[in-house]
Amino acid sequence: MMHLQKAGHLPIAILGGGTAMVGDPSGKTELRQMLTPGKIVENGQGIAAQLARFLDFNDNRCQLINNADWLSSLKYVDFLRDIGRHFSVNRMLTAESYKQRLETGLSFIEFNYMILQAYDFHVLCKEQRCRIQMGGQDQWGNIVAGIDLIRRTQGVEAFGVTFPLLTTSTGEKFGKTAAGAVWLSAERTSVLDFYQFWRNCEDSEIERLLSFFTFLPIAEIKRLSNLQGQDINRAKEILAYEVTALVHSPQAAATAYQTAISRFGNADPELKIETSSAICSLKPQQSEEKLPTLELKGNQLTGITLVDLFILSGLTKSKGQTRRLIEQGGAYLDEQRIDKDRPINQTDLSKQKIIIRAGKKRFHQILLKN
RNA sequence: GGAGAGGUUCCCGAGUGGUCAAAGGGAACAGACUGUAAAUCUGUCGGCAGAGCCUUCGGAGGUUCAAAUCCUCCCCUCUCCA
Repeated sequence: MMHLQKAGHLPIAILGGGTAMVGDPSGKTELRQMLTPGKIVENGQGIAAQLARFLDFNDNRCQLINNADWLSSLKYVDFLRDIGRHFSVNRMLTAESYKQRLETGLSFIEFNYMILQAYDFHVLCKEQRCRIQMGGQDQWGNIVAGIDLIRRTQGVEAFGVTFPLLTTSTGEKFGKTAAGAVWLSAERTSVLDFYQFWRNCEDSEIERLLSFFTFLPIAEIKRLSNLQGQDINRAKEILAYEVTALVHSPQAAATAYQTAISRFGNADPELKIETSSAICSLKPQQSEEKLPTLELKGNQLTGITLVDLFILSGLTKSKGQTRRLIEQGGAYLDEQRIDKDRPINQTDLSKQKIIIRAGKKRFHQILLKN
């Protein structure tokens, strides 16, 4: 959508306030959990806020519409007569999304989802002259249903664009990390973790990710993703920087970049690899580390152990887990491997800053206040 | 409404009275190797404590010295029939 908007089109973002009441069976193997109306509104507001980061809503350059506006007031019988008659059940059943569900079960409410989404497209085409619908790969059937409906009711040719859903090259769900899912909100995923998520992508993914999530020229993406050996790490830095800049801000991305390289080193300190990314204007200098931080008062630390400290920081979730981490040699205090749990002592307390580490990549710093 | 199958730890999926905190696989985590990659190998993978206890096998009861496993009722899913 950003690409199309940049090219001068007027995107319409649809919030599925109406369709969420029904639930899309596409790509699901089981009945989707029914959401309460309150939750749907809440989710909608969240999504709207996220969209504002990516699309320019000024001067009506983009519209945000909630399909509840027209769906919730539909009259069942009228709808069946006007719209329902254009759909062949026989054909709907051949849709991949339904075929799959025929194995495990498909409720009538979900079966209707396709019709509602088709109707959305029909409404938008009629009232807004919207001609292209975009969506993930699993939306193919729903989009095509809309195209057919429009042809039958309005005699207008409409189009659909789908793109592959994001999975890792092994076909797993994209966006899972050690700490769970990656979120756009800095509240849920710190900027540094967000940056690191992209920085740690697999070699084989780099081209796809750059293409999808950055606005770098395609030729440059091809060149960057063809870098061999260690050089490809530069491509990953660029990816991480660009996406972070887009989602958070260039400043936040720069900070994350510098924190990361002061921790792990820089892939291209001499800037030998050309790029149009703004990352090359950043000095790979050592900067103050902006690690996830916990501020504690001295008295909050007295009497607790290192294990407790790890849990307090959120690096680990239970004592058992922390002990295992220590046993396996993955726990560090100020870069010293911890080989045994022990109480916090005076030496620890005399420092202003303690950095604890779990594994190679997860850090947390504790600032001591008096 | 009738007949049958089933709901197991993050996921898939074994397990039909004790040796089950529950096989196996996946995911995840740690270590080694590396390029903050992949692949591979090793270890871990309910909680608290350290070889003992507590909480788990849809929900609620019951039988038993002892249940994920047996009984009763309920909830949910699937298949076939109406």
